[in-house]
Amino acid sequence: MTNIKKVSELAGVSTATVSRTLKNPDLVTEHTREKVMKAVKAAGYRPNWMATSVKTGKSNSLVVLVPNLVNPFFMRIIEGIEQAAQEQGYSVLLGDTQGKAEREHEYAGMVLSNRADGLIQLDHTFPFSEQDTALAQNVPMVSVCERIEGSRKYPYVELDNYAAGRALAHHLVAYGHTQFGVIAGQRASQIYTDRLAGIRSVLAEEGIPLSDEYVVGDHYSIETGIEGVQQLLAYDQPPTALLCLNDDIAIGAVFELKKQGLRIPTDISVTGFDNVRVSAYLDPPLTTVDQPAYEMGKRAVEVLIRQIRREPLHRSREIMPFQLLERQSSGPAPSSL
Amino acid sequence: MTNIKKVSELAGVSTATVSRTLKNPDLVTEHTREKVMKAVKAAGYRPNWMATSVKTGKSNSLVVLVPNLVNPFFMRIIEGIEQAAQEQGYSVLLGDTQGKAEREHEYAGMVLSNRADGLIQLDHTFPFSEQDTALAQNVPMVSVCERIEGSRKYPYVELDNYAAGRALAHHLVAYGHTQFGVIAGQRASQIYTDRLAGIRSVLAEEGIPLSDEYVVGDHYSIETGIEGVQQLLAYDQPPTALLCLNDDIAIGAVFELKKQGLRIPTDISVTGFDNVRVSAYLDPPLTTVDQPAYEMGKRAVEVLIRQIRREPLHRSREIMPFQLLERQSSGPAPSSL
DNA sequence: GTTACGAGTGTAATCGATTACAATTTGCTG
DNA sequence: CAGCAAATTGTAATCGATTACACTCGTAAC
Repeated sequence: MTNIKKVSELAGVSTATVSRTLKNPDLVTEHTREKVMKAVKAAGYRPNWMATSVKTGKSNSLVVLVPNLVNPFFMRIIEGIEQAAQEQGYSVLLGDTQGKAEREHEYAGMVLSNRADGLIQLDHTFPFSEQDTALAQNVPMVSVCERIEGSRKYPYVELDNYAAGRALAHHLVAYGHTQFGVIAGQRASQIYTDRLAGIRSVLAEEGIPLSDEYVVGDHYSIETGIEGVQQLLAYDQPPTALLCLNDDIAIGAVFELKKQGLRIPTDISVTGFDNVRVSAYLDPPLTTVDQPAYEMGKRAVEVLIRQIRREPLHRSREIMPFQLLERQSSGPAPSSL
Repeated sequence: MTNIKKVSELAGVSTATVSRTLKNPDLVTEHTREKVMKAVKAAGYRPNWMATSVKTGKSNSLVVLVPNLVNPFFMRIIEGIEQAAQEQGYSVLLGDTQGKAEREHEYAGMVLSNRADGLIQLDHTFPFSEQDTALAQNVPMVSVCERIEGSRKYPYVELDNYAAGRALAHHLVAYGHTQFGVIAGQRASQIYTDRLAGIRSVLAEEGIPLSDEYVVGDHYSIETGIEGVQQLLAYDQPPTALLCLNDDIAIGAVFELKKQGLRIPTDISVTGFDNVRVSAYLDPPLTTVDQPAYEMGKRAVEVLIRQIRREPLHRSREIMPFQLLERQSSGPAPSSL
């Protein structure tokens, strides 16, 4: 391994000068700079990242905690995170938690052992273990899409899920629907709470009931969509408008509805959340809410790096704009005759 | 920051003993071990990862180069990589290259600066820059799905794409198809070459022609599928069997075919490659080839870690089994009357 | 002509660990 | 009980960088 000493000998200067040439070129004469750079090239020298980190106390890495890698919506966020991180000279450590607390603890611990400078959480849990809680007090951390539950408040970047829920509900109410069903994901999350609250608020205003039996499902997956439809269609009064709390669920729902012989949107309207890539190419194309996922990832990195640098935050909540995409999976309520 | 010195003082021992207690407990008495562990707990001590890395010369990290994060097939591989890495005590640095050479160089450089111990390439290019080529000679590296082109041979984990191409072609030939079309992705890759060669070999055996105009597209995306269909349907003799070189392309193709009023599989059969999650829930469900993506990721890590440890490899190619999934997007050729 | 200053470079301390080597203690053998 | 080996612990060198401080030298100011 070529180290700074070898280069300094090759260039006939001290190690300090080599270090300065590379990190602070203004401090050395043009003459020596050339000498050093030539030696660097000749030796194929790269500063040892770890050594630099020990000395400076900064790892220039971020950990990202993701509950599920295969969800394309998360991936779009991570794409934004990766891009922004790279622009700022940070690299991204991937932590696939699979929703398990144990794994979250392990990955979160990376910040405590100086392996990473900060942490982006895509899930809604406080990722540190009991015993690490005290140590984690000053750890730079942001959450995207969700809010981190627990004592201390951390900044977050999210959508106005309440308003998005309202927008979809309004859209369906305007089409004359009066029988609603909801297929949900994990109930513990803020996303669930906010989206459903938005939906309920509109229905309440319109005097449309939504009893608890019409809110089914507890996982953001295609299978949940299928099972949810099976459950809802078994009712005497099946819904004519089906709000799925993400696109994956909607994909499953559409699949199962068609399998059971219903026509979309003639017999039943279906909507999603997130606008994943395929949703525009489904049959029929899915009415959904677009989230600026990529942008949210970038924003999260900005907020995190501010924290790492101990710079003040303008605000601790970043609410991103959404967009209602009216496609062909939703339409007028069937005439009830 | 609590460091090893503080802990050693707290426990009334030397730093060496603390280090030994944590890394090699057998070397210390049970009595001192308890003393030290108590101090570690009390101080909330975690060894500084970077410092350990400097000393040992191992970063215990791997870089993964991905051309595209949003492709769910890649993500499944990365999931496997992540899982296996974590089991072996390695962490994963994510390198989204977006297919750009410049970014590949940058991420590949991480191995040269001791930021990572090895490199997994999901793309087909040799990721180091001209000037780094010499230095990269001994860098542990594996490729998954593709083979790395260039001078030195690196081990790889891949599918038998040739056989998979043959399997799909056979399947369609058995249904009596004689007019074939292919929508492809990047032409430079081994995947393209092998899959197409497999397809061609079967057609040649059957005496079925496949002229170059019937092989269109150059990108693994939904849009390519749409454009490919537009191009192929414009011919006097449009194909009745459409082989898409991955599922994304197939999704676009199915969308556009239906838009143009064709029935699948009655009028035209469509097949994909990869078996991404949604492909089973399309309308109609997609006939495709399943790849054990997760398993391939795990295998790649094994091979890479062997290289890092300078252990001998049993073989430099790992060919994984595939499975032909016959679903409803393919069927008998329309009678040509 | 002396002083002061600043630019450029080198010396050596330092970051937080690991580990070779030395020192000490313990245990066992005859 | 002497003598030697093994077990346990401490001392200090080391990994590969960065950087505070000291030094040299040339130039400007008075």
